Amino acid sequence: MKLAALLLPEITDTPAQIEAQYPSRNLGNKQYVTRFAPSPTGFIHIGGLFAALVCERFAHRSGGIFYLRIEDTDKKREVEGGIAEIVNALAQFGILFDEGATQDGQEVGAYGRYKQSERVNIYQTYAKQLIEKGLAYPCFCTEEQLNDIRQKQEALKLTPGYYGEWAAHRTLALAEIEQFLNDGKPFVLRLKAPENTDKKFEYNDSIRGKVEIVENTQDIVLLKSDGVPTYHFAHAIDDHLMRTTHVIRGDEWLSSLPIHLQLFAFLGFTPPQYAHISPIMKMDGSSKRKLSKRKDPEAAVQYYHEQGYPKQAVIEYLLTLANSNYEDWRRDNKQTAHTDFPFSLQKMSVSGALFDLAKLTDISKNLIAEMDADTVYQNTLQWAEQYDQKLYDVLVKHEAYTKQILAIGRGVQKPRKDISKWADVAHYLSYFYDELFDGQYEFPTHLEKQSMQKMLEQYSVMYDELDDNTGWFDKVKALSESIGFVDMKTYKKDPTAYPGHVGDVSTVIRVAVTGRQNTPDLHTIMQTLRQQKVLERLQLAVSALK
RNA sequence: GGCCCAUUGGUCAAGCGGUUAAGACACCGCCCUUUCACGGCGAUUACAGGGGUUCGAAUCCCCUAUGGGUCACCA
Repeated sequence: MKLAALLLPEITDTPAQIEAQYPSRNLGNKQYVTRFAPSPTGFIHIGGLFAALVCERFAHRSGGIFYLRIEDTDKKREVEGGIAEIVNALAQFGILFDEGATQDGQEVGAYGRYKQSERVNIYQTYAKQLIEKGLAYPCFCTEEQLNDIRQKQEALKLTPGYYGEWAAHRTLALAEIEQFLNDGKPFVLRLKAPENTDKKFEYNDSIRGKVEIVENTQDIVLLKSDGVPTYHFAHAIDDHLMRTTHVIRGDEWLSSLPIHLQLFAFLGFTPPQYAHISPIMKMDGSSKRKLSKRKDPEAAVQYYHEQGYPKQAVIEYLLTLANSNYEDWRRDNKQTAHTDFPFSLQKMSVSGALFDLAKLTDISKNLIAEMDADTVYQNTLQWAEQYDQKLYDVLVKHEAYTKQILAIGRGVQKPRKDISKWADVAHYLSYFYDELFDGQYEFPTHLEKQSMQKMLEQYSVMYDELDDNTGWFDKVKALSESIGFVDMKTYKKDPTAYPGHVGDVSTVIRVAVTGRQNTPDLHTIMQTLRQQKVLERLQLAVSALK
């Protein structure tokens, strides 16, 4: 009693008073409360987005609450404007919070404050109670003393840490403590953990199923020397008061689960249900490792924004990682919003999945293929405004023309899938504008330059934009025949008998006009380009072949 | 190193004691096609290894190997 007053003299509230401010939520027992609890660094990792998505889906599927809590108990991690960045980034992906911190620095909801730095009084109130109960004590050990203890433990091959008989200040007499305090020595508040138990127990994790854990014996720090709580302590108090029903977080937390369960027990709280998500991995050489924010640009959510992946594509991909039956569901429910998917924690994988850019690309291509020209135009415009000024200028200048181009092969039963991200569009469109056409040609290597030249020269004389599709192709065929090239079927029967096939001729024309071997329908492209431009391009290519 | 977790094709993964071991992406081949795509069809490829338990094991148990995580006054 005296010790508690000595250590935390400013605390006058009682836990009971605080409890009264955080009543049970008015929700059914099948409506869940989850939270996303980042540090305000402003940086969102793809794993963070994944976790946020899982939490959000889980809560909202149940008709529950999803809130944002800012874990800013470490000032070193704070970045100016970080909270706004986090809120904005998630909002772009359609992940919206029901309560918590908001981007303008305000907060909504009745269970605040939602920034831990503004809750120090609350943590200390519970800390004081733990001291009174003899479950917490001050530790004045310096960093050197702590290192010293660790070294001795290592020499003896013992588990390192502050616990049991190694916890030097665990048994300090009141007078000694008073002396330290009078000397102005800083202290941390430590938990008085049980000693020497090797009690094991089973915990049923919502994702991983049964896990075996050992009771915590470490006298972990509850309050740092500046009076601010550590993650563990703040977590127990906040998730209790804010009535979180499910704590869904990365599996790097699995090993501190014993501490958290113990804290809930010591504080007399009912613990939430835990679910630990396996990390998203990346191939590094021949081994897997967790995506790293330092080494891997694709770890940052910002990367997908810069590359111009549609947000929905990223969400769809993440959902397939989360619940592997999502893909099947999506196939059967093409028009339905992803929020209608019956998301399940149990279906989440227990081993870390490799991030598969090829799969994301596929999902994204399919998504974009279904959009109409106008939508593609608008999205690209928005993206280019921020990331590709040159493209932006062109898009603005040639709006109608661009939409005409984007409409090629779009809106039909089997649309093309050329674009996987907005950053692809510049390349996709480039040959339609002189400003962007780069004059690089991918001519086939198996044909003589001279013969290609000849083809193009002959074709220049024949081409007429008034030809319809059939007329256009008849000319290509006529040209082929005149130089001994045959139709595809004939050619395939005996490839050695002919110099080439009609496809070769089309390819040469295609490359001359567009620079590339792979483009949408050539006839439509040439009509879009108009006669004069086509002839110009053919001329240009002939010169390039010389 | 201690503790915890994981391990089905190149990748994501179904599977929860009896299956010809799904499906998707990627790759390859064929077909369709006036070219490029799209699409269709098909092929290759997997239960980490070893012991048990069982009539029967990818599924349960043990050991080994490999990978991951964690051991702060960071979250």
